[in-house]
Amino acid sequence: MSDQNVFKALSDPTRREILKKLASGSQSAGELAETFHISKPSMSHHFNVLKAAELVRSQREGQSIVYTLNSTVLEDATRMLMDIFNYQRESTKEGVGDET
Amino acid sequence: MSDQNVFKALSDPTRREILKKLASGSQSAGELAETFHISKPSMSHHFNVLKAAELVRSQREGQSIVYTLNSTVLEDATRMLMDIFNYQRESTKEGVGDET
DNA sequence: ATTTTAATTAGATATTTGTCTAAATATCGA
DNA sequence: TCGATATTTAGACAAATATCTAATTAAAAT
Repeated sequence: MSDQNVFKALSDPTRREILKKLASGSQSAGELAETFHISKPSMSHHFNVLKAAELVRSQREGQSIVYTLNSTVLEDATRMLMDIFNYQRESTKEGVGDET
Repeated sequence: MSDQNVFKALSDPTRREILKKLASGSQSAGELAETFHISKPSMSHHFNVLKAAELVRSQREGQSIVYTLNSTVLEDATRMLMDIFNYQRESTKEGVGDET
């Protein structure tokens, strides 16, 4: 949703790991849970945070629920961080806008 | 210090704003505090978090303490986020390295 | 229909976080 | 040295967060 949600979501190491796993292919909640040493409800909580931030999407596939990375939102967040230190380079120009 | 500290530090909107301000030039604690509607001790707390993450450095100048952006750490964090979604593009190759 | 498998929701709890006011520290200038 | 200015530390507190166990929902298989 908001930028704030995205950065909060990215601030947890478990969630960053989840995103990394999803970057190499979609996985079910159970598959993801297997590689972490925390309970499934806790994983579920992390999935909710990631969904709220729209960093992942979910779809049911039979008994499983499959999570997919939404790279766009992750790229946007990355760009926002880049924008912070780009201020310096851009400081010689007039505006700091984004008119391409 | 750790990556974790950096991402936690970046998860707060006030701290991201502080970094933005510092990107266009170093500023004293007081100057920074003026533009935010929170108390100076609260600002001080944010400075501590940013320092712990090594996102900023501080040096005393007379009565003031001047904060400076450490762009390197910010760039590293940005790269780490990029690495997450780069897994996909790089997945056809052997490694996920950064040999330009 | 019952049982099994997969995942979530509910509810509790300890920790962390962001904020505040009050007090302390440090520098400067008269 | 005294007073003013700049910032931090101390201590408190409410809200948010990460985790857990137990219970619930949903689909599949028998």
